[in-house]
Amino acid sequence: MLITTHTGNANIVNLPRAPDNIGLHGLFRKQAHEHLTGGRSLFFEGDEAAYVFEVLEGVLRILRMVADGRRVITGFLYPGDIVGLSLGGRYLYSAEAVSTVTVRRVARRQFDFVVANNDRLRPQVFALVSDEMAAAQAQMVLLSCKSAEERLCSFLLSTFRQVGPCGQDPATFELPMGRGDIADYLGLTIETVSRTFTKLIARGIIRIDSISARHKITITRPGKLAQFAGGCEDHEDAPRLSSVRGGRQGCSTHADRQW
Amino acid sequence: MLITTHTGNANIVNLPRAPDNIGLHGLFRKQAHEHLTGGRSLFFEGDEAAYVFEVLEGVLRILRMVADGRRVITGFLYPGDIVGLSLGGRYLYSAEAVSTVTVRRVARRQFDFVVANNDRLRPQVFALVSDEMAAAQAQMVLLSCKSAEERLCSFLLSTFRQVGPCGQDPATFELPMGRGDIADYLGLTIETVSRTFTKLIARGIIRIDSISARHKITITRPGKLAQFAGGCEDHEDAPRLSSVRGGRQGCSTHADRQW
DNA sequence: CGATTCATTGAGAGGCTTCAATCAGCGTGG
DNA sequence: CCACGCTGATTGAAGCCTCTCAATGAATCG
Repeated sequence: MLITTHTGNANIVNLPRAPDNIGLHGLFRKQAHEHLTGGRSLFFEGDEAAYVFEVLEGVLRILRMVADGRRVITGFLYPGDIVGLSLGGRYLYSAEAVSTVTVRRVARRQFDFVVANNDRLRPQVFALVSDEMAAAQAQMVLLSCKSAEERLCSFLLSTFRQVGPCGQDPATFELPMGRGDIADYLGLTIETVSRTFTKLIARGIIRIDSISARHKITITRPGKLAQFAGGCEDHEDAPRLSSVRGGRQGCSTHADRQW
Repeated sequence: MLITTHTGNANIVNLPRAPDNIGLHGLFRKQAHEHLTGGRSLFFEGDEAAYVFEVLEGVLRILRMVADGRRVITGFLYPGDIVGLSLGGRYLYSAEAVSTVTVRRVARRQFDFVVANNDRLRPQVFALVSDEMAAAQAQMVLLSCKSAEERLCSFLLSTFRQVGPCGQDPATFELPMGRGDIADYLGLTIETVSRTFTKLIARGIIRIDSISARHKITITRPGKLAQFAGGCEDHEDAPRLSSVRGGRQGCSTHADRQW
């Protein structure tokens, strides 16, 4: 499943999560680069979780298959992300390259050993797991109660925040994944995703310049986009109050949890 | 938000997850019992996450509010569960008592300190977080692609596994939560949940004896129930196979292409 | 230039939601 | 004691959103 490997020559990687991740990333510094072409798998759901990976370039999708043959994409991984953390002995999901991907790997044994004995690294791992959990919760909220339009707006916003602008226009960015990936991530069909794109364009909220470059999105009305997405987003300000249960009010963030 | 507290007098607690949790639960052993009547909140989304709680009796729901006033229940907590683990500085969700609940609390600072310095406890915490993550993913799969009937069957099965039989009939158990809680957990409306219950009863899959005891469910056709639920469940037996991609069972889509 | 892939668009159907009414159980108070 | 109101659950009718099936368009590749 790996393509080529060549040593070192590492360059700068994004650190989208937390700037204090450097310590963790240092664990991968001396590892060989591995390349994966689009569509190939890095590992499979159910495989023994023998490695932890750091994404250097490209985008990965995290997915699970369901009995009827459909797939559910539970997340995307971008440069700077680390995958394989919150796991038992086996991977809970498969990881596939959306586009060409460069990763580095560290044996989980080694990773766990180093982290267990390093008081500086442990909180970092913990923070990453917390982020992962928060993302999972946000996704549950999205899937639980939002319309196709709200889901797509929410997705566009968070992807934009993740990848940043591309080109000279600060409101233009590139969607790395195809419509099918978006559909499986948002719990919709390809057709509904496509129709919703069309609707957003018709309303002047986003723009797609070239037919052939369907992945380049320009946000023309950020306010509207955020407004539509907001229905499901978590706001940092918690509107808590009341221990009476009837009255819920205005939004906020997520929850999750489990046994 | 707390009702009464009185010391000790502890009795047996379930240890649903792993029998080796005793170590972790030991942390709570000397803490006072606290009682919460149904509907009251243990803590709120956005609150500073100052405590870790152990559930001794009763059931808690974990939820988040969304902008339009709806709520999303992301999980339920049962006796033996520990809540407040995979968090940053603030709770990601609120926790409310479904029925009367008894808990014990430990300051997060203390909890973190003890765990950080105990090589036996740390893996236990890690395992709990992994379980939590696995549950979150299972929920995402359920919400992504399953029908109302499949969601409810899946829910009934997992709740039955959690609470066990009640009374003399080994196929009868008690649903601690109301229809509204179930609806918000499954991403459905109360009406749809109710209609789906009716449908399952009509098909002879479950039975509800008394109108007034709507919470006592008897599974009359476990095979059918599991079959309907199965569409979305993850199978414990990892269906992994091959790192050759082409054929994964069942599924359509996505071929992973090249190597 | 065909074949393939990915995306868009249309028409029809179905499932879930919404709105609304009814019912059963339970607590309160006249 | 029973009427009244409240809560939780069930049921019905209508509508909408999304899915399914199907056809078309655009771009890439051999």
